[in-house]
Amino acid sequence: MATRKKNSTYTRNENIIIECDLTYAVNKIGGRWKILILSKLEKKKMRFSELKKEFCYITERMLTLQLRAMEQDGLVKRTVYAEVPPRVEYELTEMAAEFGPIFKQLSEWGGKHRKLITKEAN
Amino acid sequence: MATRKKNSTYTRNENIIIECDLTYAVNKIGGRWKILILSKLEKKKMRFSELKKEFCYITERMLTLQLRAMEQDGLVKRTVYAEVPPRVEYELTEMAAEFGPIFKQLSEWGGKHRKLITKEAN
DNA sequence: TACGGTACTAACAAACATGTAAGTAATGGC
DNA sequence: GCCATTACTTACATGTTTGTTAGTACCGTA
Repeated sequence: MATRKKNSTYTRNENIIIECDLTYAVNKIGGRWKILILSKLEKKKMRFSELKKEFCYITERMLTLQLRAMEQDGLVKRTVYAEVPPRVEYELTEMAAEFGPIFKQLSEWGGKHRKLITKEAN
Repeated sequence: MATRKKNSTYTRNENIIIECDLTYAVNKIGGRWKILILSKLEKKKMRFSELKKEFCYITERMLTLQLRAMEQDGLVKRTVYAEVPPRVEYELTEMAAEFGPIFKQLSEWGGKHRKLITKEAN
């Protein structure tokens, strides 16, 4: 996520992945916290501190890293207000907003099958 | 994928992820090669050797690992025929087949935005 | 008896992702 | 001057995933 590209096969394979539309898309949302953040921002624009409060189990470092990566990928827009103390707001780009219905279906899939498995376990 | 569960925060966070329907679903298809394999098996049942030929850049080890993980997760069904040399066939379960339309949409998203980005780069 | 084909497995190494802990800058309020 | 607040950054430690290489079992065929 931060530093990248060094060895050969690993990177070569990454390129293969990026050449496929499907895996390209999945890679964009592949970080541990990205989807959670995206689906939160779907509802409303949020400050860094709000996100921090919302996801109290994510460290600041991770929050920053994932937000930055998503900014780079054009999924979130970051707005800095020149105030002290600083204020920074994050919101989805249109590109990311298009994930909305997909997330919903994934969530439905998860809900359906998670319940089945939990039931089987009992 | 192979060995798991050791440290505390990492695992605790994993549990948080699994409690959310959305991230639960995404986690199931999160391995580097899982989606590619799934979308191939979507078309037809395949032998191990066929998959190996199809994905010549994936090592046997990785292919095995990802297939096994998906078998555990109920995404693929593995059938062993008691022959020599051995024959093993993999096919999607219903559960995995339900990903079909979602994959299609993800792929469309990827196609759309990958083109935009490529264009911008020129 | 050596060889080929299939579907693996084991031991090891490298790369990558995540988490921990502490520190920074700027400024308004006390 | 000292502290609090916000949004980070840095250095380090740990954990996980992926890739490399070699080896296994089985039996039919040459």
